[in-house]
Amino acid sequence: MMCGRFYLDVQQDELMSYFNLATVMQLPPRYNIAPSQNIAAVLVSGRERRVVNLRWGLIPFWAKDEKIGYRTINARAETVESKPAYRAAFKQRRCLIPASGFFEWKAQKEGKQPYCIRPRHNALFAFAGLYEHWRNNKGEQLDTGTILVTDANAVVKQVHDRMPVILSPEHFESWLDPDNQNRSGLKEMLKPWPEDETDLYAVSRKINNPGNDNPECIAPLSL
DNA sequence: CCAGACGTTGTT
DNA sequence: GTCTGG
DNA sequence: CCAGACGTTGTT
DNA sequence: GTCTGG
Repeated sequence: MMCGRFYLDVQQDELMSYFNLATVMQLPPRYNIAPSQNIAAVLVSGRERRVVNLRWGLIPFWAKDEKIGYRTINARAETVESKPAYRAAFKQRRCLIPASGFFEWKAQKEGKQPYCIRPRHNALFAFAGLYEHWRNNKGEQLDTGTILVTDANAVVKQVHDRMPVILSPEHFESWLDPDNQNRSGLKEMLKPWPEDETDLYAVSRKINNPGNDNPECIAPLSL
């Protein structure tokens, strides 16, 4: 696991205030967002901060077919700058992906136990992401994205050794600014989220099936 | 030069 | 599109 | 990430 | 075992 499943259940006004947005649609609550599905992303387009939909799984602009997107749901923060699939997006097309929490699976003798990870005080996580525009052979455009991953903090390490890169609001503007070419400054932001701002609890295996999209997916499980 | 990859994690 | 391997 | 498919031809 | 679909 790394970051292959998350959820987003947020009110319009919370989303607007956390990301300093002028306007945004109320998003339907989603409890089991899986790769290849649409994810909401905050990005700067024409000097304006807005929310768009991206298909989760970044397809590089040069890709001949879209199947590469099944293997590009995450980008390693340590190498994202130089990987052919990501470096152009890292320079020009950075985004933030709002999440109420994310899921990781712990491998055990009895099988894999899913856990939900949530922010302790904030309403939301803001995952560091990249996006890309791709055209198929019919000329139709598809906007896709990926979530950066890094080492797990001490709390998440109980279940897995990697986790999404989560940015704090002080970094939003400089991460989103397409003109920001300060590569060392950008990489400096890609550190594990503080463990004392991280809560973790076991959830039902209902989360395993991407077809299950309801509050039972995030309900605490008593083990 | 051309051909082929371009991604992550976990498991063997 | 661009890099690596042959 | 997990779940589910993974093959061909011919007939309905 | 590995790929595709969600």
